[in-house]
Amino acid sequence: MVKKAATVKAKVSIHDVAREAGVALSTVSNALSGKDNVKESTRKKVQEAADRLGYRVSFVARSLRMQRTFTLGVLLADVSNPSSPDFLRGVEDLADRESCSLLVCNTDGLLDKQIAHMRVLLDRRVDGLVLLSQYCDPPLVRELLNSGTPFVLLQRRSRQHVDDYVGADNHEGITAAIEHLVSFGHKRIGFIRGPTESTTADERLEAYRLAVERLKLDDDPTLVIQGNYQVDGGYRAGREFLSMDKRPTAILAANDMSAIGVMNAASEAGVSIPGDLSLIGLDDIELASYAPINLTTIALQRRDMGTAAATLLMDRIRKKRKKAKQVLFPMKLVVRGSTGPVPVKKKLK
Amino acid sequence: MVKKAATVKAKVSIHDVAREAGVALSTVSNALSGKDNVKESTRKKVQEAADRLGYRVSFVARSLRMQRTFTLGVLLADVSNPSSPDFLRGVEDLADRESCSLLVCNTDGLLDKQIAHMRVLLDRRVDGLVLLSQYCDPPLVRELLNSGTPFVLLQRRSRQHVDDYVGADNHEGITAAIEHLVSFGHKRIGFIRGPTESTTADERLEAYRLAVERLKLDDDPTLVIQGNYQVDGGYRAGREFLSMDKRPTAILAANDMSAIGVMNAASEAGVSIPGDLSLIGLDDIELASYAPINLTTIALQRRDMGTAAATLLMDRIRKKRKKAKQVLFPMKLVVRGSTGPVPVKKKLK
DNA sequence: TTGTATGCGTTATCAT
DNA sequence: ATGATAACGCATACAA
Repeated sequence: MVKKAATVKAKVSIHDVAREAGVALSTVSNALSGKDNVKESTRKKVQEAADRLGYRVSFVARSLRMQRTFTLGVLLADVSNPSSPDFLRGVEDLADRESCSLLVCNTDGLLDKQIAHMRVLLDRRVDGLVLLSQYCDPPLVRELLNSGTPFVLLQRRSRQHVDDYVGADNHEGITAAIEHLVSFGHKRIGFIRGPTESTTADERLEAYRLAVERLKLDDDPTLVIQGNYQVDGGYRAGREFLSMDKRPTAILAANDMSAIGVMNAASEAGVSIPGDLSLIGLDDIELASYAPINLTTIALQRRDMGTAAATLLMDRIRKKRKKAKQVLFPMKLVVRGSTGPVPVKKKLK
Repeated sequence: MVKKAATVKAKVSIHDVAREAGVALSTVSNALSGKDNVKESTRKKVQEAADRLGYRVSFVARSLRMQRTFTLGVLLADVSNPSSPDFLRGVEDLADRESCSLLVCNTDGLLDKQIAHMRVLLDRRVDGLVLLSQYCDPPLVRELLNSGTPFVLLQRRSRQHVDDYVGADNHEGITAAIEHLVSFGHKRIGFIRGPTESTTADERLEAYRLAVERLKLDDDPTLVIQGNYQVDGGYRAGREFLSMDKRPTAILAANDMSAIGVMNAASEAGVSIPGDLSLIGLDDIELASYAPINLTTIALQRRDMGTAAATLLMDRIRKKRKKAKQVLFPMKLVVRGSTGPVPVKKKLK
């Protein structure tokens, strides 16, 4: 009596398939994994037996034997941060193509958490690690990174080492943004910088400074305010800027979230954008394009960057490359409605 | 000569530690995994040897042996969707506490992709599956779900089966929102529904209908327009509503993204919110609170829901419960600036 | 309290 | 082309 294909009963292993098909264990393995050293008729026989039994290979056993898990670990500060998921998707795009799965860990930007997660990932014998905007220089982190598991830095460059790295050309982006503002007549441009531990934030600030110097803009130290890449930091910075005696006519925020914070502050203060104040963000997260926000921003190709990072990583895993490689993505200014000419009226005060 | 703690050399296994410490293999295992059947002095000796060698347990081997991977699979349509990451974080919160890691898969809402990912997850022998707004009734999916691996549905209920499930009280939320609008004098309320395959969307629509009936509001079939939980769908629906002869004075969108779409449409049409049109979303994603958006919405406790789902799942994994359990979270109306009184002027036309 | 032996489910090596 | 066998690294039942 013919039975329907079994829907995975108990625990069926390769042994059972071998018995069912009347062949040797190794033949089953070869047949199922598409090796060419098995007769077509045998392969078919094995395949049928496997289906009949509802056999599914165990990645666990395979991983142990092959010393390869087909798993990548991704460390990020917080998936809830609107820019993170796009990077993640990019990584996944490639991982999928390479039959790898992703173990995702949030560190909340905490060093301890990152280290703990790194240990787990390493204990799980991931084939590689993607560090998305995370610590990469602290000694303990470095020690873990030196354990031999390939890794790649995404949006974060080491200050002391040369690693595989994917980032964006911050200089290019910031420069384009400032030139855009200058074309509107702005000369006094505030800058909200990112967290101090971030090399990316450093680069952006540096680019701002260079542009200010080159274009002979107001070079006033109070024009740079510390933010944290978050809305609240942008909000505080925005308030501070708006309360200044000689306040800037434009603000360049180190990322879109900070810019949103400025919007909140401006709205509260009754300052209109771009009427009274021009504003530029960086990231081009989706919400920047929504009509009520309509933020001029410097776009980052996050998904592509994620894919690029995963590509570098896979090369490493396959030992296709020995020396470190850096990939820099261009940044593109996306002009929307948050930038405009310098207000004509003289400011009060 | 004392050497510094080795930073993971070659491949050191439990064997090496045993040799180094001069004890048996099993003693190392017991000592390191904190069993109570090992003398304290021995444990210390073992621990030191392990540290000296830079030994780290292999989760792969352990998983094979224990038939437990301490890994949960999460299936979601798209992490880039602003509401997804919060659920994910909630799941992770609990997973962390339970020493589990998360394998995250995006399905893009495609059945084929979901099935492919489910297979991989099962082949990887995850301890459990979290289905976040995914297909759960198609025969192939059901077959996979029946394979014995515990699972939980998040924000998605089966139409045909009784499963572990965590959702929100859509009826309560929608009702509160409509009553809020009614208190402003609205009687003609448009509704943008979610995708047809979504049971959650069904519940929301049903709740809308019940409220319309109970409160004797305009009951006009054209007042319900199909959306897709995305901005573009909301935009199209918004345009349609705004072009109607007798257009609604308020719109209730099945989620925040759809509401944003309406905002885009309204902005384009020069319709002011809430002056000419009141708008309510659902989700309370972070951006709903930003000043330029300032959306009245029905809040979902996504992170807590994620944690609750993971909790149900872990119970299942530990076989602490046999019969299916449902958890319903309350929904809370968050009144912001997108709702107001019915416009006083007679509409043109 | 410690040690020995076995098996978890594969793939790879080597015969046949 | 196929089959037997040995790892892979660990946890556990049982023996000492």
